[in-house]
Amino acid sequence: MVAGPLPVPSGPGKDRLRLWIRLLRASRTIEAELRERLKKEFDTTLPRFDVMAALYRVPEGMLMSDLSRFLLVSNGNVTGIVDRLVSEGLVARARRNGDRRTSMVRLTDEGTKSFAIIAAAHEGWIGELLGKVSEEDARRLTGMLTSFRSNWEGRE
Amino acid sequence: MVAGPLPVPSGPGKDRLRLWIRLLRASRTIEAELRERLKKEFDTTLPRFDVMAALYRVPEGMLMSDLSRFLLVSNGNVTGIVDRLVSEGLVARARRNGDRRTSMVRLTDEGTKSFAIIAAAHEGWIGELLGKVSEEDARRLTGMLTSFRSNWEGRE
DNA sequence: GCATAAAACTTTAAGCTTGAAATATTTTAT
DNA sequence: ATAAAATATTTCAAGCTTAAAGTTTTATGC
Repeated sequence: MVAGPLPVPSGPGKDRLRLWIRLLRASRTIEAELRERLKKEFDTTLPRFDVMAALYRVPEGMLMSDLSRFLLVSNGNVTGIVDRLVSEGLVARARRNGDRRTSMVRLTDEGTKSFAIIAAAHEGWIGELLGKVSEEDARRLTGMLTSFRSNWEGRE
Repeated sequence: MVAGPLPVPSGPGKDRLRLWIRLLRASRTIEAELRERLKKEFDTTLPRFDVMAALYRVPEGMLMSDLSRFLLVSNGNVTGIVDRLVSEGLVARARRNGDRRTSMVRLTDEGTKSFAIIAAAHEGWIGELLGKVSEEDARRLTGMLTSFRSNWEGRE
């Protein structure tokens, strides 16, 4: 997918391909840097961070299936990550009365405290890593990506 | 990392965080779609496609370490993917005379033929998935991402 | 009520991913 | 010439990831 520094040949349809390649390389570059820092500074991983970030927004918790949909990963995947977070005491599962198939997943107090610290560092890193992107470009880019998302969500 | 549809609180430094979240969600969304289609239509995977795309550009082949650097993944990772491609007859390793630590990796004829077909479909998919992005936005976005890359490569 | 479908979640197998340790080879410094 | 450092790659253990199959519970149709 990462088709690299070499230019994509020109022609019809090549503009969007070039955009996709750039987009993917940018996100992989930043992702790799974040992964490394999360490991070094906090001995954690990107997937764990993702799950905790999702739960942090919702103190009452989320269903596994909501978590999976929200994070754009498979449900089996979430099971494993949550298992590990539970065993580390950062996340708790609560069986519900209403529907015994589901369980509410939420951050523990320890998880909440722990995430707040990591999230602050994370925000700083992003500011640093994207520091060279001007405020105006950042807003413009965000706008374009937002409209991409709207279009995506509204497709057949 | 994917911090989701909910708005990031405003404040200093939040603009870039919001940009990062949008960027990551966009690329994960497209990546998931491509992965699914590669699997369904060609019974292959994104990492395999990435490796073959890298090699397709360079008929004489690449060193493992170049491949790893180019694809932004670890060298141990590339070993496994190339192993599988070799066992499928799509890729070949050639020990070199000059330096016996290294080996040149290249597409076989079968690999080249196979990749050309998949790449054509891939380009069509991207055109479809990014179809709602206007030509002008695509060029503008690409420009911003290109300048991001230049800045990144030239940092400290 | 009862069979059947649907939903929520877990398990499994195969493959991807990383960082660290191990191996083999070449280069550099003494 | 030899020891030490550097380079290229592989191996390994742990964790991430997916699709598919399995389990349990709830909803639906008759």
